[in-house]
Amino acid sequence: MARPSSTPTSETARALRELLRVASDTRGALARRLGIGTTDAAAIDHLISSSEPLGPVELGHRLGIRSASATTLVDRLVQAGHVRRAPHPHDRRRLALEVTEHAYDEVLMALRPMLVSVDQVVSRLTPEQAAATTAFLRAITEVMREYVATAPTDKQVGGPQP
Amino acid sequence: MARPSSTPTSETARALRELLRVASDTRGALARRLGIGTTDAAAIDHLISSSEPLGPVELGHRLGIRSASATTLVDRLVQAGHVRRAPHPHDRRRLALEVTEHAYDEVLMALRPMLVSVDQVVSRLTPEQAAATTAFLRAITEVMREYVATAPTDKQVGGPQP
DNA sequence: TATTGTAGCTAGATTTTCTAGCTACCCGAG
DNA sequence: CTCGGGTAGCTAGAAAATCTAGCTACAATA
Repeated sequence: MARPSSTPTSETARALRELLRVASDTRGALARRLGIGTTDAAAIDHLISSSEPLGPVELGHRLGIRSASATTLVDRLVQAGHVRRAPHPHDRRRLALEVTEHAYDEVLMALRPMLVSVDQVVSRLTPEQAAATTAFLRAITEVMREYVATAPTDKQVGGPQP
Repeated sequence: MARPSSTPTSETARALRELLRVASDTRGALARRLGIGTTDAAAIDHLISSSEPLGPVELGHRLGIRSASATTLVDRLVQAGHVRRAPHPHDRRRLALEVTEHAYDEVLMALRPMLVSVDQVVSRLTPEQAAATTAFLRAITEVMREYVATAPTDKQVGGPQP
């Protein structure tokens, strides 16, 4: 994300902020490689990495878009052959969106050059360094998850008070 | 980005991929906190962290949008008071976009909760761990920078051949 | 000087998201 | 059981963002 050049606490924090800014750009890069929009790429990303099945509404919630937009988004993804609408096992209101195998392979192919390089960098770590780095990454992930979760759902920044 | 659940090379790589996926979501979270669109937030992010002055065209290039869209984007940012159009010192065709102090402070305020938490996590590292982690982050940043740079500029994924 | 390439802008079309409102469905209180 | 509140998903029409195409002004160079 943004790297405020003031408050330069430490080298590590600075390196991390730089990484986060570039990391945010990788989603757009993936989208361009797949030839789809950034929201669509983010959607597939969420669907692939989610532990629980997602429906259009919940997916839209995680993407920060409205229910109606999520329906259109899923329409797009289905028509492009990236996603299937499957019924939810317990709740007949819901859908369980599934990423097609073809789309999954496409994502993997588009990411491969980065994943290969990442593995090379990781392989150069000693076991001790790897352990410390993994713990660090997980802690930072938790921090950012919290940050994302506490962002306002709606565009109510300076909302008026009754 | 996406976390392919196959090819589980290492714990560290897995943690990193999880981080990258969440990191991509932070830009949207920042945008919602600022009450602007994701492209606008990405633009301000780039303007703040760029070492050299950017004009609309170059900014649009980094965001993966067209020159015309960049002009409209800058119009939006200027009207919202986030950005100023300043003349380029040497080239009279160009503009040097400047983030206003107010917008800069807004970004800093919106990011503060995350930055504080990040600093706390960083402060728990030993000097050796910090050094190794910093080197790791920089290497990964370079990998991702390369990935973003080599993404197709246009939407030419399966383009037909003459 | 004439030519070629680039930065920025405008007009109009296209794509994406939003607001508003609908039906079908789940679940807990009476 | 059934009634009412809440949720999931969809549709229609409006609003917003981006795109294509083409323009002028300027810079670099033959």
